[in-house]
Amino acid sequence: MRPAFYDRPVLAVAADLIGCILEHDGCSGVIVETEAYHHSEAACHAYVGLTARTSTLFAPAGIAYVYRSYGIHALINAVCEPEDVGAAVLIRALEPLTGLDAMRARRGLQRERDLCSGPGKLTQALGIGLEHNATDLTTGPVVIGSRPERWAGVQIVSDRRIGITRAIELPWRFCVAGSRYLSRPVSAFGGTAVRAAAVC
DNA sequence: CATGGGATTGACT
DNA sequence: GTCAATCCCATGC
Repeated sequence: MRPAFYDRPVLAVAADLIGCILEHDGCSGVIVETEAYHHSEAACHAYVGLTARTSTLFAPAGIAYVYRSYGIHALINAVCEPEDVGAAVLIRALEPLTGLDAMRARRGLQRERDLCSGPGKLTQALGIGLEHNATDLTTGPVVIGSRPERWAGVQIVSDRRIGITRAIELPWRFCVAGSRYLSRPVSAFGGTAVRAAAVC
């Protein structure tokens, strides 16, 4: 994906990243769940403005924002919109595609459904860590590639975001309808169909 | 400088 | 269903 892909409204990018490929170190998977964050709403780290922690969120479009969550997990986002806007798409779940054996070794378990079905799980499975913060997703080592043909017309639904305490009303979570690889099922609130993702 | 709160996960009741 | 692990950093005194 080129930088211009990310230099658009974060909600559009979050929907369009569904079906695209996240790849690192020989492992890859199809993105089946994303969430959008924007500095205008309180759940976004950039809501507090520009600080040492949030500086990556104000980086150019296409840069990776990787941060530590709950002191344990690394979560990866794709920075979006112009540099004066703090916005990013959190990658929350993948359907494993290649490098399954390496994923199983890193995760310490066998079940394919459990390898990448959560934002902390997929970074562990792909070997993505805090050292990848501020790296370029268009050139690697962590890269996002365009959708395979068979994912072109995938059905997408929106839902409320997971695990946040503020701005919980916004339907800014995007999922592949019916996917078995989501971090959690789509809620009763969600299920609203979103237009089929645009061509990447 | 001390404190508290997470964009989570896995183990356990 | 509950709960601890563990660390970065924003905030407040």
